[in-house]
Amino acid sequence: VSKASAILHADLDAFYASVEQRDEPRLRGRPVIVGGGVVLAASYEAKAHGVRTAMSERRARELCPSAIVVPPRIRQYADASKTVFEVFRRTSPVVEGLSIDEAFLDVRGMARIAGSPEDIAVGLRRDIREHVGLPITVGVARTKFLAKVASAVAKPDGLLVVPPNAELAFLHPLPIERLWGVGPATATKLHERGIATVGEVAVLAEATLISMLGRAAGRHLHALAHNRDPRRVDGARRRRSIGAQRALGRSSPKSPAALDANLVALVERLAHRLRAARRGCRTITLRLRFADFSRATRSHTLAEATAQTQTILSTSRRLLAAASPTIRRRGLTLLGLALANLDDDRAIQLALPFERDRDDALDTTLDELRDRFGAGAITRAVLLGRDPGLTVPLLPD
DNA sequence: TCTGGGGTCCTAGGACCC
DNA sequence: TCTGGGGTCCTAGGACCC
Repeated sequence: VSKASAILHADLDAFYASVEQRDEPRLRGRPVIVGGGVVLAASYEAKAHGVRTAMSERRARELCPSAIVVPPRIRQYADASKTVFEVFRRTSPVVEGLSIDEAFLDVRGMARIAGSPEDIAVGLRRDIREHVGLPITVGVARTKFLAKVASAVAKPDGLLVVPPNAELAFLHPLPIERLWGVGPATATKLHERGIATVGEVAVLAEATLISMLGRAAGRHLHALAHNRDPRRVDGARRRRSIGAQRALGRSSPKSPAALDANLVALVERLAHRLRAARRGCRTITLRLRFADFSRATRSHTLAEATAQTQTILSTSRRLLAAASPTIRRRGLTLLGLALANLDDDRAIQLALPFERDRDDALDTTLDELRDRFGAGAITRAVLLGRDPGLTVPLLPD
């Protein structure tokens, strides 16, 4: 195991806003807000006026009257992200994407072919600038956690290397809000006890943190404050759920027919994505948000994975019907759907009688599998022969 | 701060099994 | 008969991240 700081956290700066500034020269150097209703992204010129992501557009305009507000162009952002990840994969064989605009890169053992981690980070920033035309910040450290904190500190358009002998000196003066995993709720609990910096967390016993924050969060925070983070960069992570949602506005109550139309649209979109990803789901979760901003979920788990629109739709309709009294009482403002328990590549064997001279025996068997599990749920199929060694891939990929 | 859309992980209680 | 210990899975809610 290398002792060098050899994990990179690469994070595009104000991603959506930077794409807009790249594509439209008149936006460069000016405060840009990407949004419609709420701020999806703000350029650093806008952030300087206090504009933040998720803020209402009205509030953002108050803070920064000179801002130029542009509607989002999701397709362009997805294309830019794809190109960025291609550069990541040319830079290192082990890339773990965290979101559309950030990833960890493991660059251990690459010194002879690519130079030091710092050299690699400098080259990566240059490549992204040249090939994609976007600014990116890179944090370099021995652990994922420190690399992530380093990039946050170095933003925007920066590079920060945390050498192994300077880790605690870097970490302990930081405010707890800088820790990955400390949000408003945890920060409040810590502040109530007069704890403001990572160094002050580090003097607490693990048991104390567990009693304050719960088992997992307490352990996690204790480990991070002492700079223990054994997590490897995982280049083979797969998505665990997919979801979609729609805000409905908060005015009048919605008719059952209108809600059902929304539900159908969500189901169709998700089932399509599921099949495109060649996966199936077992758990269907209906997400609801009400006028007072409280939330609720209703879920159902099927016995077998499916990617069929009809199955997902009828399950979703039952969940929505079961929630209708709550909806009437509290006023629905958001309807969402999440599909989880995405098939963890479980193998299913189906044995059918084989008729010697029928050419379509295999097709019939595959059709039977598709009928039972949904075409999209089948990612791979092999023909198993009775003789050892007779295993023939039927659906490559 | 009156609030979009897409995700991850953890907790706790209950059903159920051996 | 009213009772142990260990485990998995499901459901609902919550915190957090970008």
